[in-house]
Amino acid sequence: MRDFVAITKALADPSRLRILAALRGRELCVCQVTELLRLAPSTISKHLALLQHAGLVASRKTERWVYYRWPGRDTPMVVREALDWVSKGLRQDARILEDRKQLERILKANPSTLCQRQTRR
Amino acid sequence: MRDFVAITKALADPSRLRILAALRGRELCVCQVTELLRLAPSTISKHLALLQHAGLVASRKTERWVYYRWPGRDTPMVVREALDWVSKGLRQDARILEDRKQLERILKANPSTLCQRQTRR
DNA sequence: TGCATATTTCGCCAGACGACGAAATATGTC
DNA sequence: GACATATTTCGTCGTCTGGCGAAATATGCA
Repeated sequence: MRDFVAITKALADPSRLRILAALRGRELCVCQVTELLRLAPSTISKHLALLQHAGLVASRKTERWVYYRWPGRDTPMVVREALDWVSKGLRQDARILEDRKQLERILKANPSTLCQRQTRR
Repeated sequence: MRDFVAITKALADPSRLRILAALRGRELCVCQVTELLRLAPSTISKHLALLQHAGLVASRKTERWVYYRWPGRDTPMVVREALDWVSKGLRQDARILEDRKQLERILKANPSTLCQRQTRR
């Protein structure tokens, strides 16, 4: 029960849903997610940690950046079904569609440029 | 997005998950749910109202009792998939299995007997 | 080593949430 | 109509949560 509730709690926030939707089919570093949601980096980091704790995302660290992604095939069925349900349920959502457009733009710039911009604020 | 978050928020609480699991395949009146979870009737009522607001349960009123159940076939796909995901994810959960046993006992008594017992507390 | 950058951790605040009991509402019975 | 019963609504309380900025922790580079 505890694990399952951790999952449902992780899903019960619009910012985290947007993050999960954005990570569908690709990995993003923290600064890219930050640029997308336009919240403080510390807030984004907290959301990502919570998602990871629930098993809904995985991460890898490369040089200065930490990339987050959907977990792989070895992850529990409940988690994969949760992710599928979420992405299906939000597929037509206005906000998620906007995010998708924004993402195209963000992915054209390289990560370090984005992060610099954030620090300068 | 708003509707979807209403669903995920409704799922993000162990009591409500237990209620949803208990309602799978049958309807229960408020006093039966109260007997199962052993929380104050007002608390149960609030949980049920929240679930209903999210579209995860439907209700009908008969005489003194209000019965809650899973919504019918005309309900949005997202909701039905949510319910299926939840009941599948909790199928083997220790707490839910205990609840199932308790329910058998509760269903043998008739509702009014249960409710009287609650009022006397 | 020392500085720049990316991310995380910490402490704080305002608002949301789950629990309760008391009071209000609705329905059935005498 | 008066009373009993089932449920909901309301007000309160302590705790949890999402946001922020500041400080701490990597990591890369001069």
